[in-house]
Amino acid sequence: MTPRAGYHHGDLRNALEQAALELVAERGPQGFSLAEASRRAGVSAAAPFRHFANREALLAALAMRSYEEQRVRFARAAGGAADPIEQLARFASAYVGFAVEQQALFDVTFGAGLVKREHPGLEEAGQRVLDVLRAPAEQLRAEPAAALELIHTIAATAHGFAAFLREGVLTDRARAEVSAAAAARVLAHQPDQRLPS
Amino acid sequence: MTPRAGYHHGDLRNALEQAALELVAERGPQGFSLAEASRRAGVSAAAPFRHFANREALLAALAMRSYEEQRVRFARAAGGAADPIEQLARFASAYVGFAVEQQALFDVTFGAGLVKREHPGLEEAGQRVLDVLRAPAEQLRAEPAAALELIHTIAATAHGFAAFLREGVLTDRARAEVSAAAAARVLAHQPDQRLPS
DNA sequence: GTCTATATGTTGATAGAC
DNA sequence: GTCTATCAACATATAGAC
Repeated sequence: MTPRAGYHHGDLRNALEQAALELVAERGPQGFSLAEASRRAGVSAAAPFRHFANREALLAALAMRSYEEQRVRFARAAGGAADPIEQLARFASAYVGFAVEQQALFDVTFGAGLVKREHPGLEEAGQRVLDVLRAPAEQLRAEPAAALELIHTIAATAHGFAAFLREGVLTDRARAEVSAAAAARVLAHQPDQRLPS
Repeated sequence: MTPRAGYHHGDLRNALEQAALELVAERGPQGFSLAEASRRAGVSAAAPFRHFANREALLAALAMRSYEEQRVRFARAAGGAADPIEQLARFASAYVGFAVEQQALFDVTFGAGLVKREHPGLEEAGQRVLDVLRAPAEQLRAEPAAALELIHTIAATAHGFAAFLREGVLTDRARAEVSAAAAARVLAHQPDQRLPS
């Protein structure tokens, strides 16, 4: 230990991301500050600027981590089922689970006020998460537009349940997971759903 | 006009809320500061503290406005239909419309990192918004638990579409409204939906 | 009762030394 | 790569003018 003054060991970038994540977990995305993260990593307040352009860039790096973690989780969850409807249901349940188990990552992604358009990689990474649903959706909907709408609808429902849990509108995680999965099944089952024009 | 130095006219509280709302509209919920809001209202940086305990309290006041506006809008939207399924569909569509037309109010409510538990009136006001769905939901589901689940599921879906629009995952407002309404119809129609245990 | 003047501590950020 | 300054802007708080 002995956090003596002086240079940081090796991977300050990583140490800063870790400290930032812990801060968000403790105080929420607004409670995070570069200064406090620096303090925890044992460096001066100016050190982070050699690794991140600004405060937002650090948050964006965490958001990238978040999307990657989501992609892996959701792919694993959906992969556990053969039936496409069940794959979508497991995605929805896993989405809610992610928001609860990885609060800090979820908050960074959706509650930190990040402007995704200004971080090119982020928008792309976000879309890649939804690609997990492409295969099952296209098995259930012949028309590409209908498949895309199904993806968006199920993701929106899962996101809503996750956000409501996070906001305190809902409090029972297990029930929210079950409801999200049930909604996904209902939405996926409906055949011949069409978009007006 | 002539924003001379000196006392503020009548309703500084209201003027501050208005300035804050414009700030949020221009820069997002993170870009709002008490100091800047004071500047726009033509008073010193300390003046707000006579009307609001702190920065969060001003945001909470805006969130209260938001919930009230939502309640009125959604009640009017649902009131336009007789069929309970159609009432729920119009709620979902109106929810998305609110997020687009009143971005600042929506952002304050869900993107400002407000801890609702610390503002007693807020949680209650938020629940009251969902009460608009109580009557139609209970027409469609005999069991109270099932009616409540239907309310939460449709609200979650609408919220997800709204959030996705706001985040840039989706870009077409009209399409999102149609999709949210369509999802509501599908979710509401399904009879005999049950909660496990 | 409403606001100003003023003060403190923290933050995001930059420039230049080592 | 990290440091030591240093800066302006901010949230918060108190005392007192009107």
